[in-house]
Amino acid sequence: MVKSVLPGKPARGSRTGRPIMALLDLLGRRWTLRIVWELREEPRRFRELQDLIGASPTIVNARLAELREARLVELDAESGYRLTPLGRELLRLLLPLHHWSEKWAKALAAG
Amino acid sequence: MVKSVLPGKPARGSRTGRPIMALLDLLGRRWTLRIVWELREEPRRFRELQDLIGASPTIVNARLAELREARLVELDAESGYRLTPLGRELLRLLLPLHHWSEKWAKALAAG
DNA sequence: GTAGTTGCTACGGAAAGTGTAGCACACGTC
DNA sequence: GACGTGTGCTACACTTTCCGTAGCAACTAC
Repeated sequence: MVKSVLPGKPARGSRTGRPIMALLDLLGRRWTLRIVWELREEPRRFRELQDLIGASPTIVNARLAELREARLVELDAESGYRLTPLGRELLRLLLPLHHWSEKWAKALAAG
Repeated sequence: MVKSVLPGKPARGSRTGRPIMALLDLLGRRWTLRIVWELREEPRRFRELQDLIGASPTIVNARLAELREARLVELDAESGYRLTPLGRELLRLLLPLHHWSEKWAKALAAG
């Protein structure tokens, strides 16, 4: 049983169906951001993905189901799980986080 | 007892201390993204924040503690919880999600 | 047939989140 | 003094989510 996290349907704890809330809810679930991140370069097989992030198959499958329902990820029989065009658009917005996280780490290290 | 999510210390399920992993781990916790989002315009009081997102005080407090430890959020006695300069930088990277989420919603609605 | 890979599920125990109540402290007001 | 109000935060029992391990069914290769 997969709980829907699509815009139009109220997001967890928001009651409104505003897309941004649905998106924050979706991305705020454990491993979701990480899965999108690990698919940034090449398609990954189910087990490969599972090993990369180190989560249980149960939850990897649940997150993948949500991401597929949200049309951010799709399963290609030949290559494995990969980002859809929509998913790649989202990834493009998330990529700056990589560089910023380095800056953030330095700021924290500097005390 | 607050679990640390700082870069340098290994993120949940990552083993490496890479900043991006720490960041994805931090933001991937329930309500974290949402809290940052709700602080985008003005400082919020503890209860105000709690009502806005509709989560239990326990978890709001836990997330705020993590965000404060990560120096993204701070508590100002006069005005309430607000983003730090570092937090505002992060928010700037997240803001494009708002517009994109609308596009995403339309794409899904279009079938 | 049997060994490997695929995506995925079952299940018991551990961890995280929920909902309600309430504490301790400060402030203002009578 | 005793009250009410707002502050951040905690306690506790209940529920949901997640983890770790095992394993299934289908397909491919040999």
